[in-house]
Amino acid sequence: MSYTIGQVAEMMGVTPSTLRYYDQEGLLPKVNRVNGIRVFEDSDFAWLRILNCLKNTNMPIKKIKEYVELAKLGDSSLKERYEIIKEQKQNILEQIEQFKYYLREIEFKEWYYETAIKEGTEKNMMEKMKNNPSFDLDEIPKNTKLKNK
Amino acid sequence: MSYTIGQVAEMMGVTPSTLRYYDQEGLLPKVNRVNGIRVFEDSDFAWLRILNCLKNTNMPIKKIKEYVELAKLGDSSLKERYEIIKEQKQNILEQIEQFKYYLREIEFKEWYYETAIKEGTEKNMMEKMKNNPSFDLDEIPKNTKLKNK
DNA sequence: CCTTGACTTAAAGTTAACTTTAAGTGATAT
DNA sequence: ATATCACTTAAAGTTAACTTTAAGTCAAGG
Repeated sequence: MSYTIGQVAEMMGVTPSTLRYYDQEGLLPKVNRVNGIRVFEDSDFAWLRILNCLKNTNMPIKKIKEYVELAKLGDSSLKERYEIIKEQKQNILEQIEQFKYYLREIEFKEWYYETAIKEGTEKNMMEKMKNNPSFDLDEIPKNTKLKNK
Repeated sequence: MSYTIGQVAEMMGVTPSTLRYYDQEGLLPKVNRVNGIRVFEDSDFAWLRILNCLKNTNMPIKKIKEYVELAKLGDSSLKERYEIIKEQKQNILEQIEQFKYYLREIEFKEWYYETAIKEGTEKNMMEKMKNNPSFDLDEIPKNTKLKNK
């Protein structure tokens, strides 16, 4: 089965322009053409899946390109590609942990507003907050946004 | 206790320029000045914490600003602020779920490389993959990057 | 035959979130 | 007293990741 750029874009939830941009940046190395028109095959979907995964977990386009270039080298780059994947796995794990932390923080704020709304005012919240077990004065967690070099 | 912009920047893991930029964008509404110099007080830290939380969970600066403007209105905006917090909580939950999904995907790729490296080649991986229980041909999950309007 | 719609390119434009620069102020250390 | 920091502003510059535009090709339907 083969697909047009529009169909693939639809499947991935992006626009055809975005896919053309990825192609231009070298992220779609083995997509065929017929009369100049891109024709996506089922065999391209394994790569589209992993591309989607790397992109949606905040790997920059440039780093994804590095990965693509390594893949083009074949077996000799297996180890390097493995390292990139392990690094990205680590990034994902850290991002999940961060988000779980911020979830607790926002749930505290949710409680804050629920309580204030019941009262009709947030004037007395300073007092109330001391009785909430989530109220503590940790440091501000540092911004640890991943840079992927 | 009071702090300079440099100290606060250090605590938050950003540069002083970034904090000045936030101030310019109206994200630091009640920071005092002495001789034109910003003086952060302990009382500012509650807001710095929530700012940090919203920012690091991908709420755009503009949306954070909206939230700040609502907060300035006092009790009359409690409900609207509550809605923003609930919405952001939802975003965080969705982002965690997405990341968990991509974690499974990348762990599959990790297994792929471990196996290929043992073999010294990825030539036979198509065959091997069929025996891995994680190998399935779901749709490509759509990009559901949150826009926060 | 001609219109419609989906595809093509190269190049310019957009947006968010900073970051840098240039010029200046003011307290502290030598 | 002078050099060195850390602070200040306004404005210009940067970067990533698209997005839009303009001009064109091509196959299918009425």
